[in-house]
Amino acid sequence: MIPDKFLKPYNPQETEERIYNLWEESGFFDPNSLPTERYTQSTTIPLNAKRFSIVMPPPNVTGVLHMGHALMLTLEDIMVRYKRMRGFKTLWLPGTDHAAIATQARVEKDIYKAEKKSRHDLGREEFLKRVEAFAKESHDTITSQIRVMGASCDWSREAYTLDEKRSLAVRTMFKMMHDDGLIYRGHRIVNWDPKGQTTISDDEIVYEERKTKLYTFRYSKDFPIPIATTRPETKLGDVGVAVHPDGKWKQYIGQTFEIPDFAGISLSIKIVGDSAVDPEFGTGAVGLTPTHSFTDWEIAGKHNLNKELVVINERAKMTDKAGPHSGKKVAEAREAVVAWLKTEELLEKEEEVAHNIATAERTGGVVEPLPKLQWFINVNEPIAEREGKTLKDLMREAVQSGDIKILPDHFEKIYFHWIDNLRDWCISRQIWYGQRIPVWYRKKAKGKNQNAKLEEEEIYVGVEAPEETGWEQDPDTLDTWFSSGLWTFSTLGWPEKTKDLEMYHPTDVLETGYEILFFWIARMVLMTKYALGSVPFRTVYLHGTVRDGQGRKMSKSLGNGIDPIDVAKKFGTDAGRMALIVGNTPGTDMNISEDKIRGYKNFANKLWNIARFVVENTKGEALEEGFSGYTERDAKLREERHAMFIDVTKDMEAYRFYMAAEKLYHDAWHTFADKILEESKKILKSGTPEEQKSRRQLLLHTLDKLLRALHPFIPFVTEEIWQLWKQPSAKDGMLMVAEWPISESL
RNA sequence: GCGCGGUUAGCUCAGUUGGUAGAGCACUCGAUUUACACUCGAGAUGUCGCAGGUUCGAGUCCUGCACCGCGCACCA
Repeated sequence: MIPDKFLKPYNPQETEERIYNLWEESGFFDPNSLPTERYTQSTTIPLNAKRFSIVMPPPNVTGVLHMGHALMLTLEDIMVRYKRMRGFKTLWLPGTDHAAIATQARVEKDIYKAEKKSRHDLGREEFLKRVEAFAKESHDTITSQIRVMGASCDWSREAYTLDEKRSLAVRTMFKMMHDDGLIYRGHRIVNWDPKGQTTISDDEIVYEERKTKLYTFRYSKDFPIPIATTRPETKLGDVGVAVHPDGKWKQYIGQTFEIPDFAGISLSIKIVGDSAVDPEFGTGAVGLTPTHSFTDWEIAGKHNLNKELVVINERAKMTDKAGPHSGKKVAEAREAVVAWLKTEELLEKEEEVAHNIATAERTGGVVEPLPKLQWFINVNEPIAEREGKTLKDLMREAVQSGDIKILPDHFEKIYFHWIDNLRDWCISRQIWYGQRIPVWYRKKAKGKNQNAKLEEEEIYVGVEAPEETGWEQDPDTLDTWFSSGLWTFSTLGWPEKTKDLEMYHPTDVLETGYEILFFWIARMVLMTKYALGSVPFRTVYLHGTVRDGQGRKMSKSLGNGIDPIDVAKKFGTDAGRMALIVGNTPGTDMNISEDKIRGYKNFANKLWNIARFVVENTKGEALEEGFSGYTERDAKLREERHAMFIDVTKDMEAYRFYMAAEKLYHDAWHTFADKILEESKKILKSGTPEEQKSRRQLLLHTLDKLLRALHPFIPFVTEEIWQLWKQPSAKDGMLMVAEWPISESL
């Protein structure tokens, strides 16, 4: 009568993998395979019908899952399981991200450690083989770990940002944007990472505050304006000085000073007036180094100053333009210039200041601004097909109009602020692992002249390579966020017009960490509004960072990390999921400790014993639909549960999962178990037959509904109890596809 | 510099539209062998950062301040 299993404590280790396999083999992760009677009748294209879709933010194939992934997977699985139980044809599409620069950097490091070889020693082809092997292994680990988390995603639709279909989408998008004049190749100052030997976007920069020296000097004895700088070595590339048009130096505007000897080279310094200069700050004048400073490049452009004088190269060494300093590292050149200024008595002041230096997010290299020929996306170009709006406009209006809602909503302000400050997006990278830029070049003799010096370059931009010979593809790859930007629709089959695309796009929710709001969310809005004219998702749910018990970031060096797979082994996935959800509001960082997780392991066992009690005390009696013989007391208890479920459903609809989880936890443990089960002991022992019958039905009813409501949060233990208790004869009887405890639509 | 968030019980945090402060952990006392020791019952603990204001009533709304954290910009 009572399954023996109930006589022992709940054992997640024995249960979870078996239950996951049961779900996966049922095929119900694929919305097309959901039981027809509940799911397909009401669902037709186009998609005003009951369907729900989430595309999983693809974990990077750089290693293993961490607690942040566990939180993401739990939140998404809760939404997906909830909607599925509510009768929505539900798709959760999983995938992984090649994470170009991150993966390449990781593999380069490994290879260097083991073999003392660089990627150049191996060559492009061999190196890519190594990266792919690493990515494959990492992928396999990650996808099996996603299964351990209980994620009910549709593996039959799994995607990779670098697989064939996604590559086609990327090339198609590149061509479209190029044809519309949104992608251009330009010689501009970019962020160069000397360590990674590649350009990076503005968003890939991390500022670090360091102490540095601020030097105030003059180019020569008779130069009238003192100049301050933290980088004396770049002054070898100065072509001018900018002062405020109405400031104290305005009398010099328009003059050019020839400096025959500045630390061994000659300079020609023109004084220009520009309102970008703050007359109150520093000396009220800025030495202009157009090739090694973003603002100087802009100012130089406005005043037609020389933008060719490059004194630092890609290896962060001085070029031959630096005269006697040529070949020196920047730090050495800095010392040399400072020493020279001292000897010549041109150094007026030397002070210690706190200074933000730009470093590359992935490699930690100190970013060197350099002018280079790169590919960019123009965010300020009006697009004819989009009513003359710019990409910035499209990003802004998607949120302004309310088509996209961001939770918590204060991130909307941060989003707008970012757009306001956005510059053209540099999308070309000098790394090997990634989407190769779909551009080909061919040298062509100009006119009839056969002189090789008069060749000009032809450019071909296409989805496929040109058929004629003689073309060479651009060696660069695309910023990984270019392919990520297409994720919601490239995964559904775009550029083909697939049924999936029609059915599941726009997706309903994009759930991810707030730290990639700009990197990813904004880029998805950009790409989707441009390519499809629609938004990629309706709601953005941003979760916070998972920290340790004391609120510290989890890190390898601190050794305070909690591994979600260890949690699953030690306490069960359900316990870990519950611990991540209760008390976790969107946008707020949360702390998690083993103590907290242990508490929810106990909860799973509590639920297990509640079920045991109910099964033991109802002796095989079935739950009777429409039973009407409840006593007054039991009818009231039933009503209270119903009200609680309505309350919880409202929380679910409003994305208050932390609250729904806590209410269910409290109701199951401290009301159902502590009060209702306790008083049932007396009733079932000494009540009238009517009272006993009523109470048995109440117990069956309440357990049934509680299991349903708790399933999205703790899917394994609820399904296991359900299977043991109900012993469904067909897979349709699984809790995973059972109805949510209430049917009211709220 | 501009902007955002936080400040509530010893700890970690909830508190949806203003109506006599909540949870988990920790703590104290007690219970118990037929659902569960991965247990049960009882209990203690907070001038809700500070100062004003609006209101019959403020943890909740408004203003100012302090401290902590974050984003962006500047970074000559």
